[in-house]
Amino acid sequence: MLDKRYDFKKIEEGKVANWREKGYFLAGDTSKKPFSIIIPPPNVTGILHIGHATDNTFQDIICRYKKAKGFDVLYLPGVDHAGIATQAKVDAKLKAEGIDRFQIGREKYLEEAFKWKNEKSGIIHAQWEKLGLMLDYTRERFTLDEGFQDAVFLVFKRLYDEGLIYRGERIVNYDPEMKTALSNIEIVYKEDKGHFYYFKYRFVDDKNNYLSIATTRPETMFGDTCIVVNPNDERYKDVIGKKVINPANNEEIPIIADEYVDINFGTGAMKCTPAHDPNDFIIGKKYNLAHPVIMNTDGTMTAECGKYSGLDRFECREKLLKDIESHDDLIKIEEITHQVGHSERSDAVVEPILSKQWFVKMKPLAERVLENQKTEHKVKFYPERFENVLTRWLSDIDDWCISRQLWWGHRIPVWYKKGSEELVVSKTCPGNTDEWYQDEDVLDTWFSSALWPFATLGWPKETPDFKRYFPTSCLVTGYDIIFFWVSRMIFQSLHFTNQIPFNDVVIHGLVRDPKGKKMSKSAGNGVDPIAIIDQYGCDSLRYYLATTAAPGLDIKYNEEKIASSNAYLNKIWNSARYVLMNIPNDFDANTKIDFNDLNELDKFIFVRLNETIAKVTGAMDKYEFGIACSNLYSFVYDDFCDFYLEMSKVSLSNEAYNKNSTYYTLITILKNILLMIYPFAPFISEEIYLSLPNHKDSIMLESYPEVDKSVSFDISNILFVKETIEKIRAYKVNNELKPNEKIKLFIKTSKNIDSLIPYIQRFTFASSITLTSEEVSGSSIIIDGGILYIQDDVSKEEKLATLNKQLESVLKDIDRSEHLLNNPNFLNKANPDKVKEEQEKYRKYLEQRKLIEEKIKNI
RNA sequence: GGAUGUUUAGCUCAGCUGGGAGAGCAUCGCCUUUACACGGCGGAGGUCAGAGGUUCGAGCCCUCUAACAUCCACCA
Repeated sequence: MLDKRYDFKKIEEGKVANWREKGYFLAGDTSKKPFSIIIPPPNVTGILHIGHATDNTFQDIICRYKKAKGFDVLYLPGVDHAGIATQAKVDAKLKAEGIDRFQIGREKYLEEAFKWKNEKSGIIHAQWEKLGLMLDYTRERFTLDEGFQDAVFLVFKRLYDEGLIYRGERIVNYDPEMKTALSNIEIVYKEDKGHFYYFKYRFVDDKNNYLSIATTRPETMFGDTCIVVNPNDERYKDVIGKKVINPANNEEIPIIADEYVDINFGTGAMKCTPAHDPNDFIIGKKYNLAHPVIMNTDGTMTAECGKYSGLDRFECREKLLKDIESHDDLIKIEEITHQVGHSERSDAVVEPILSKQWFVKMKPLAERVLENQKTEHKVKFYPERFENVLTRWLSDIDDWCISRQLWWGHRIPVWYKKGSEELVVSKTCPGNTDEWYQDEDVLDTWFSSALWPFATLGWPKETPDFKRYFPTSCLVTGYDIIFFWVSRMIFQSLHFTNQIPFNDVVIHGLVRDPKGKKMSKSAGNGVDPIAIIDQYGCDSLRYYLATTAAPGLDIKYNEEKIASSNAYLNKIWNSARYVLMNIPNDFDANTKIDFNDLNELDKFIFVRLNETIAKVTGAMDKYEFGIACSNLYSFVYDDFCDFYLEMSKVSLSNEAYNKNSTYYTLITILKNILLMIYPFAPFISEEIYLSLPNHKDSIMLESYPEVDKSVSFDISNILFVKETIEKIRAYKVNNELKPNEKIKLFIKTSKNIDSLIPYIQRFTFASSITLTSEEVSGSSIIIDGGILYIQDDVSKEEKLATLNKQLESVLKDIDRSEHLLNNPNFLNKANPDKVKEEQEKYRKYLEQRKLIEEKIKNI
């Protein structure tokens, strides 16, 4: 027998381990249709946060649902080495121990990084288990494992051979703290306070006159190669071709004209620094200008900068400003706020620097995706609008910088011959190790993540798993990584497997703090999913996440709702207790009663169950978990607990009813509720399920409820009883009667409800109930299908007030109805069923009005 | 500058193809009743942001406006 209290701690303990050990999480039953979800691999940077919990909960709900629906479900786990993010953490850890990575060298450093990875993935495993995920651990993967090395190499090689990977000298954004290049999307623009510095660039032939040039980054002046003005700018027509003196280094630079310059911005004259600004670089190329690199990748100044060389960029700026000011070449300083690029990982201000990097040529790959999205084989997004986020980004995409000056990751498989331009793409040294050396850089971590859905299944080998589970069925992720990850998986998959990587993409929002702010470590407003589980239970957290997350919309974290999820589960727990307490030990659990032989009330709840199964299944198939849950919720609460269970107390205590019918119904309905709540709350479902008579070893071996088409029954008599009880209860409250006050009840109806009288009796506390075809004295309430007459001790005035209230309500209905029915357009154009329905209602309202008015007269 | 989303009860939010406004929490009244006080019964509380339009009918579709949020692109 179940405990009186729903104790989630006791229930959740050990269940996952048990399921896993019994092999319920294993995929591979080839007698069934395959269904696969590959987990988005969490970074091995630390512990899982509430966002992961959301992701994983959704996936697990889908997997458990599909498994119950008869699929061979593969839910494949894995973790991501997360190049720069992890390296930042490991660097910081070593730094705290007083170690610099360059001291210990690459090999030793990687040992440290792997140690870190093993530790973190251990924690992640424990968290997955706490979240109740049905992961098939026998197939776990890691983005740096051997198979991935093969996949990454093959992809690099093929793209290189096809000319889609190239090495080029371009302006890339550098993270001076991590000392590595970044791709465009790894830059986060933030509004920062800064300054606009105006300098005098004096004319060589007339040192008393000058051009006023503004910049936000004075330190880049060492890289100036010219001044650019717009050829149509009247102010500068005469100075084009002249030379000015760069106040930073006294070099003479020419003034040239190009339409790129905006006449209305700043002074209309712009300094051009080709090696340190993407737009300047383009101009530099156009006019074949020099492109001196004046800053190192660590943010210090190069030898180009004379006495400033070696200084940090910001130190250099301060010193340079003072020096220029002392020459009287500083005009003014304006305070401005502008968008400044920061590194997503280190938060350092990024620096555009010209350098040689490896790139993926994006146009052809992106084009293929865009074309494919126009076909019926496209990747389907839920909600659909996120497809536009993808396609807009792909339609206007720059080449992807894939080389990173890091150690943690896939080393670029390129070997250079010393003293020559020759290079070879190879896993191992192509010749004498004295002559060849490997590229020092590693690949962007997303380069390997992009292969995740197929490389995890064994690609490039044609493994049985790859053949069976690819393309995967569904990807669940947040909208924040559509660019980083989703898009890249799609183009790599189309290019290398000629298939989309997943059929459906389910996009959910981000979990925000109660004020709507993004959760982050620095703000300290994050919530730890494990702490929530410890307080409210995993089932409560899962149910909360599933019901709160409307597709694609952000979730504001709301602890109250987790508590109410817990209360709901407690309700189910107690309804189960009631069922189990009332089923006698000798009841044969194999009893199967034909629908037509059931008590009326039992038929009613089966009809409701059937409707609920249809609604819930429909919503589940569209990943609409909130809708599925709210339908189930109203069935559990309104139909089952509040109504059916209460009524069943009569069925079980009154000889007039078939008790076996009720036993059978109680058990069956409960079981169906468990099966539907199970994907959301697997622990409590399992616990209760195992208390049911005739259960299997686990609820995981059960099938999902199906709609039973043979169930057909007119429930109007039951609804009449329901309304009768509700109306009497309300009557008592409104007339200051105690709930259990005895009344004499007369019911005038043409319905045959003889067999349902005991139910009415018990819940209205009527001392007598009489079915009548005549009018009776006393207070009266008109309901759908009849009139209730109540004889009690309530005064005339109070009765009159009650009646007037009823009359008011009916008059309102009549008004609305007449308005509709007097409208010829409604009659002509509306759905005929609707019209008929309305006419029927109107007739009923008129009848009710007549009756109430008569009552009032009689009083 | 471009795009998207949000605006519904005091608070947090649902509302699927247009057909009498819903939940949780909070609140008010009654109730210890053998599943549950993590409860039951009943009530109060809404110009569905605003303005137009389409429609017999709009929270839902269209247009505009406002506020908030997010993403993309950003000029020295």
